[in-house]
Amino acid sequence: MAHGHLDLLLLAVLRRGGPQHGYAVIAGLREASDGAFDLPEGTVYPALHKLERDGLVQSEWSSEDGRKRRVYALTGAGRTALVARKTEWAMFRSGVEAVLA
Amino acid sequence: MAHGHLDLLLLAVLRRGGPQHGYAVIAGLREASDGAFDLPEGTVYPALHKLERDGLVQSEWSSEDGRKRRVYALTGAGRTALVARKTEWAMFRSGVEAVLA
DNA sequence: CTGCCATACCTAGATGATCTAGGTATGGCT
DNA sequence: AGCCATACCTAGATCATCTAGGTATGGCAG
Repeated sequence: MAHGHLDLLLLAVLRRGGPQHGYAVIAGLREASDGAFDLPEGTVYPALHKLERDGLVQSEWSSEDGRKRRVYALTGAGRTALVARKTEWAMFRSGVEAVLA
Repeated sequence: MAHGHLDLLLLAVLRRGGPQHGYAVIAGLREASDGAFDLPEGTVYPALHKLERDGLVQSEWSSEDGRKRRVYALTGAGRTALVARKTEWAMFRSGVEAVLA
């Protein structure tokens, strides 16, 4: 579904919406993309974990409302990576468009 | 490198350039994309075989110039599939753009 | 006050696409 | 005669993503 651009999408959603928990990331992605990206939790949670291992996001358990949630936030490296992924996306996109033209 | 859109790209190159052999498909893709997609043979040949299994392309051995080449051509189903993949690409692309905006 | 649904998190293993890393054969040029 | 570019191929590795489960809890309907 996200075809190799999942990291880009997750980082972008965190940028748009600020720090938020995984379930909200899923909902945010679905809404921002007008339903185009309705990803299963089994896709998103492991991807967030990997972003954290790579230092692009940071997480913290929060208990506001009494509900336990893990809130993710972009790190500096994450912001930098987002810019890089956007550039890669632009090149990918224009490559495809050129072939289709 | 082609991130799940390889079929689209191969079908599009065959559409652009007409029937051609695998090595030419690789070169055509590289040139049409301005170097963005320089795919290894080990990626493209199996992908062409799969397109043929799926009935989207048809191949024939040709021996013009004395050189043995397998020439691939789009089938009717291939043309139809190309239209569908283009639509999927457009949705994918606008989904990503919407999230990035 | 109880049962159920939405929320919220998680992981193991399957799947599938693509790449790596080999291999073969031949035509044309030096 | 030897070498390089062309031209084809496949087995197995790798990696991203999905499937298919699992747990726990807050809030609402009945």
